[in-house]
Amino acid sequence: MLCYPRGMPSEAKPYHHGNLRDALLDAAFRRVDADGADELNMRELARELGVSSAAPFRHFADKQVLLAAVAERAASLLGRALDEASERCDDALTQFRAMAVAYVRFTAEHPALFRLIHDSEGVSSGFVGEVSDERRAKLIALIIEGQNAGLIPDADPELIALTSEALTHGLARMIVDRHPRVRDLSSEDARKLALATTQLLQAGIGLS
Amino acid sequence: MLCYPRGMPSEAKPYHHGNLRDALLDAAFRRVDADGADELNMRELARELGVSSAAPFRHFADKQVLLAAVAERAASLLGRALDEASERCDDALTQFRAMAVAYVRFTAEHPALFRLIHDSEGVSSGFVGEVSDERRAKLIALIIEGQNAGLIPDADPELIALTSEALTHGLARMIVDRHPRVRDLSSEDARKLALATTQLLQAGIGLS
DNA sequence: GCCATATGTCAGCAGCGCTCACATCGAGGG
DNA sequence: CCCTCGATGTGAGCGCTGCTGACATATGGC
Repeated sequence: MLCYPRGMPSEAKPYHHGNLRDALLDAAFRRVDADGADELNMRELARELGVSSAAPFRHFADKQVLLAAVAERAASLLGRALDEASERCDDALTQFRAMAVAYVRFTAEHPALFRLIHDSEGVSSGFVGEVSDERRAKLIALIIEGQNAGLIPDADPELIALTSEALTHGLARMIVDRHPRVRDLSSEDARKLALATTQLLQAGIGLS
Repeated sequence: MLCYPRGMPSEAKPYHHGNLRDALLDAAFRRVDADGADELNMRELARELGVSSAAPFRHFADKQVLLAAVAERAASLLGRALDEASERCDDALTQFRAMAVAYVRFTAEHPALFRLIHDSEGVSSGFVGEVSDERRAKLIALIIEGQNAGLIPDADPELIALTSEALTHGLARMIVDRHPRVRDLSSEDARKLALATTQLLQAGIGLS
C-alpha cells in the first residue's frame, strides 16, 4: 500500500508512522499485560514507537480512553476463552465448570488484564459488557436446562447464577490479589482449584 | 500540653502543627474512603492541613507508605467488624454466615477501603495480615468443629475454607467492581445477598 | 495538480512526587 | 537559665507526567 524507500540511503524515517493507532494499542496492551495498568506511560509509549509525545493524543483523546480500548481488547480475549471452553461440553454442569476453569485460568495467566477489565468502572458498565450480558443469559439458560433435567435443585436461577459467578470471580480475584493460599499458582493448579471449588459448590457444604 | 495564644491578636498560626502525622493519616483515610486511593494527592493533602507540601514527607517516607498506613487502619476496621460479628453466634454454620455478612457489608459501605486493602500488594502480604492469618485459623477450626458435630461433610477443611472465602470475597468484589447485578446495593441488600448465597453454598447446587 | 483533512512535531503549561538547604521550635543538659 | 540539638516545618526547585495549541507534512478526493 504505502511504499517507503526500502533499502536505500539507510533509514529515512517517514514523517507518518502509517499505523500508529494499532501500534499504540498493541504496545499499550503488552505493557499492561506485563506490568499493570498504572505502569503505562503515554510519553514512554511514544518514545518506544519513535514518535513525539503528542502524537498518541491524535488517536486517543486521553490516557483513560487508551486504557478503555485495552480493556475492551482484554475483555474480548477473555470472552473468547469462555466461549471456547463452553463449546467443548454438552451437559449443563460440566459446561458451567469448564467456564469457571477458563475464567480462573485467564486471570492466573493475565492478572493485570483481569484487573484492568474490572477496575475500569468504564463508562459502559464497569464489568465490561463482553463478559456480562449475553454470556450471563447463557448461564441462566444453562441452569434452567439443568433444573429441567433434574440435575440442579429448584432454587431461583438468578440466585444460583449469582452464587456461581461470585465463587468463580472470588477465586479469580484471590489469585490476582495474591491471597496467601493461592499465590503464584500455575495455570494448571488454577484449573484444579477451580474444579475442586465448583464441585464443592455443587455438592454443598452443609447438610441442613 | 502546648499552649498557643488562643484568643488574642486573631490567628497566629503556630509554626509546628502539633500533631501532623495523625492529622495526615486521618485526612488521607477520609479521602481514600470517599474518593478512592488514586485521588489521594500529597500536595492537596498538605494544603488542606495548612502546611507546606514538603511537610508530609517528614512523617511518611513516600506516598506508598502513607497508603500502606491507611490500608492497615482499614484492615483493622474490617477485622473488628468480623470479630464482632462472629462473637454474637455460637454454632459453626451461623457463625460462618455472620462473618460473610459482615465482610460483604463492609465492602458495600467502604468499597474504596476494600480496594486499597487488597490492591496494595503490600510488602507484608498483599492480603493484609489482619484479615488473614489468625482469622483463617479460626475459620478452619470452625469447620472442623462443624464436621465433628455432623453439620459439615467430611471434605478437606482447607478446601472448604477456601471455597467459602472465595464465595464471600467474590460477592464483595462484585459489589466494588460494580457488577451490573449487584451495583449500588444498600448494605441491607448486601446482607440479604450474603445470606442467600452462603445458604446456597451450604445446600449445594448439584444433586450429583 | 490542488486543496481539505488526517496525522505528525515542537514548545510549553500546570500539577505531581520528592529532595535539599535552611528556619523554627521544644526539651533536656551544662 | 541559657544553649544546643533533634524533630518538625518552609521555600525553592528538579524531573517527570498528562495534555494543549500553533504549526508542519503527507495523502486522498476533486
